[in-house]
Amino acid sequence: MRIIAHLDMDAFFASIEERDNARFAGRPIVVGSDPEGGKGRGVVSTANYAARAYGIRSALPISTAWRYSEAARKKGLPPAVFLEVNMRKYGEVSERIMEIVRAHVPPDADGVILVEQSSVDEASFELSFAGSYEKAERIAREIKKEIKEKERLTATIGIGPNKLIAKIASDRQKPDGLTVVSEAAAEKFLEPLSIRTIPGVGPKAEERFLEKGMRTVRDAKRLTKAELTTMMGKWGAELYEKLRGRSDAPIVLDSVQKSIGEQTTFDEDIPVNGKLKDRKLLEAALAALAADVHKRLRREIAAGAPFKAFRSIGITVRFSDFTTKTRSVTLKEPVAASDTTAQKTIQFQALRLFMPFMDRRENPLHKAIRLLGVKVERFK
DNA sequence: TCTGGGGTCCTAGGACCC
DNA sequence: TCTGGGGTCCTAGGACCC
Repeated sequence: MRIIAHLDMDAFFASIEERDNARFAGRPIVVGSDPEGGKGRGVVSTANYAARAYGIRSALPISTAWRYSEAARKKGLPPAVFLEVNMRKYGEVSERIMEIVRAHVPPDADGVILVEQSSVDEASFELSFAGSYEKAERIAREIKKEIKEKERLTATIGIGPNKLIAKIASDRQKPDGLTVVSEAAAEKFLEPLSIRTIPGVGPKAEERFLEKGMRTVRDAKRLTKAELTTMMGKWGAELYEKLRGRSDAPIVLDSVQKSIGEQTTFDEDIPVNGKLKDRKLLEAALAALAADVHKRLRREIAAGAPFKAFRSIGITVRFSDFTTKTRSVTLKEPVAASDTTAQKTIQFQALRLFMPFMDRRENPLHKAIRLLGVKVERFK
């Protein structure tokens, strides 16, 4: 019998900040980009539950979050505390939590501990060795307890016959929850849920189901495998199985990174008007991104990444109207990150790819630029 | 409401080769 | 004079996830 668990930390970034700043205890906390008094351009990364009561949630524009907080303040409620993302700290906490999980999962026949970290605050892992859902549930409770004791943070765990059900189950009762869905119960468990709860079904796919008058998994199950394939492409056949609670996706250990990139959104869009000052600003931003990407690449390699060179360089350009263009080039020969000229190569190619956007060729309307990005890929 | 930053995967068309 | 088929590589765009 296969038993899989999925762990999801509750309001992870916000909970860590709340834990580390006693003076914020009980306050609404919003971790994200700088709200700049309501003029900031970023989004909310994580809001704690007190902030969610104000309607503030992940991915909400930070300016909107600021307004919600102000509205609450005017009603005599405590305003939200806005904090910047401290990824280094969250990464360290994440590593300790993953170690707690790993300590509860014995190695398989090949000596491998089957824990798949899917993001900084989530992991799927094997509990088949437990032999029963009751035993699996006890192990999950121990993991939650240990995280609470050692890190003073709460986690929600879902248990099911595969990664799909475990993940969806972990989303049902939050925070500090534990949901078990047996293989026998899986199909009925999914039926009343929105089609959007299936990982991989996003806003666009949801829209296409809604056009057919289908909102729930139960509705979507009326489609044949062939109809789903016509609708979704290659993925349709897999979705057909998922709608029925079936998935044989294995637990995979950390996969090799395929690209490293950095992007930056300007505080104000940079005009493209031929003025030297703005041109210099854009070129400097690109050069800084190239340098940062190179630095990160070298750091990854130093930390043991299984590659040492890249072959492809790409840029992203987002205009004031949010339209986004990408350009990339693949070189004949890989460039070793340790080459003295590697950083210059990234910078030179990024600039070369960007040039046409500064004039009529790629930017006939001279739209102002909101964001620039640089990345390297095709590692060797 | 006005939209970050870090990624992965898939698709489609064109070039090129046999 | 009316133009195959398949495979691989590259580029651009888009959907999706946290």
